[in-house]
Amino acid sequence: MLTPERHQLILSLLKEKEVVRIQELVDTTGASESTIRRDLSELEEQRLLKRIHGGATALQNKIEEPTILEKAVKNEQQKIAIAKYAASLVKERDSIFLDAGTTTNQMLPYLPGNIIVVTSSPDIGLQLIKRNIKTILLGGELKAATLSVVGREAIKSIGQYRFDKCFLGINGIDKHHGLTTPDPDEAYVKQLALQFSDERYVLCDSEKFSGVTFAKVADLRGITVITDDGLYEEDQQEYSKLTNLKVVKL
Amino acid sequence: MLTPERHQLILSLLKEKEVVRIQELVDTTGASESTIRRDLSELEEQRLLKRIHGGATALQNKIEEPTILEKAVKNEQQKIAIAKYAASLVKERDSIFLDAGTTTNQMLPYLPGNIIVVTSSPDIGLQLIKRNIKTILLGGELKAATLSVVGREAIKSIGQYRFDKCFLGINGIDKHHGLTTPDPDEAYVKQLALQFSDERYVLCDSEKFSGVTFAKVADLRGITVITDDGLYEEDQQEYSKLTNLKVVKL
DNA sequence: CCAAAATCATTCAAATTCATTCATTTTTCG
DNA sequence: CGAAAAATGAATGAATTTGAATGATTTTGG
Repeated sequence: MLTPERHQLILSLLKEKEVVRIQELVDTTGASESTIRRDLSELEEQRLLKRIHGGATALQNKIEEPTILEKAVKNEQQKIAIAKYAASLVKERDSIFLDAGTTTNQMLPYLPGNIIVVTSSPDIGLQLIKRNIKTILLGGELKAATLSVVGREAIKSIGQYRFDKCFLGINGIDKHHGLTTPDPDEAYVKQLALQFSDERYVLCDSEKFSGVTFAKVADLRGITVITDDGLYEEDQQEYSKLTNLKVVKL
Repeated sequence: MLTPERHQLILSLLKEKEVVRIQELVDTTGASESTIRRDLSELEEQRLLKRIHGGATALQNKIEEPTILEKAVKNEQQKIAIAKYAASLVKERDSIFLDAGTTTNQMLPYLPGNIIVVTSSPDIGLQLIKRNIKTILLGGELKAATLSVVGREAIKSIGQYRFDKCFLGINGIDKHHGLTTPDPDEAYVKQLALQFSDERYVLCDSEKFSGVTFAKVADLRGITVITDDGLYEEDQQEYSKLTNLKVVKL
């Protein structure tokens, strides 16, 4: 029985029963106890269940439509996988820039504690400070669409810092047009973050590939694009020539 | 039967019956008396039930002392009344500074739409932008205690703006020491907000009066203190000589 | 008020479950 | 094919949970 099968089985059992014992899972899957434990750890990491002594329980919220949920979950899982890998790149004492966005947001639980974060997202800022992580918020005008800070003020702010690493979300990535985003103001903030950073990472699930939006942020050279394994093999090879592509397995 | 299952069972039994005996729980769960006792202790710890001799009872929804509760409600209402009055001072097309704090937070629902707000609170910023109010967030380091932005960066940011009105929260107000707040960094931001504003308002419920904390923000001259009617008559008269005191009736 | 009965907190050892490590097998990819 | 990476299962000792025993505390019934 393959790993995804087991995971699926575990989750569907949980949907029915609310609680499952490890021994129960060993029996029904035929896998060893070690494997089941590993499964449970992974599924917990992905926020799909909660481990308890002796087994696991379902999480509380299960209100959504199954079809929409499943798609959302898949997309969500991709984003979590990408975010988790990205967060693993952050070391103690790093100073990093965190862009506003859903994917970067997912990085927060996995970040180490002793770092300095500069962000354009008040939302992310509030979450970081609750985790006691030193946080600097860019100043400037708040954009309703993305809940991020942009404008002249933000641009001046960001110039005062230098980053070991920066992590950007992006709306489109394309072989010819590079990285693009709908809002020129935001594009500029992202550009500066890239400029002031030693290592440059862009978090981008595979659905964003070969998409172009209005404002260009940067070319693909000199950055690392972290994505999931949803790309066609040929695209993956093509993009690998243009940029440093890191594919995260789900 | 795993621990969370037992806990769930105990709580659901309590929801039906209001009281459960230990022996009853031993019988239905099959666990030993020791285990049940441990369960009850934990659940009590989590404020999910109350242990009694021989078993446990459900928690009433009126846990708090009436006096404390009533006081909290009253305090809340005072803050709302103050905030509502303060918000009524804001006119269309004003540009205002909104300080971080619970009282200023209460102003948000009552603000008119067509204004520009500068704030040091990312929390307030996020709420404003959802109401489609043009919002500028100060940049700088986030303080965990007050969830507000302070520091050199914030100070430089704020200097770029001029306000028709500013609204500050405050921790202490005293005849001799004026306005004080525990954190010197925050005090400085508040000072600048006052400096760059035409009309200066301080929101301060009556319990803060005659309180002094570490860092001085400003003297009482030249500002308007908005408070509730919880002051002694004599204090009210005294403070009226020192500052522009506006008492809001509950 | 007293004594018996019931209930309780605490301790300890046994049983279960757990994380970690390591060798083996399987898969992946050049 | 062959090396590297990933998945697996067994083994180990650590950590948690459990139930029984003990003596202290509270309740009950006279």
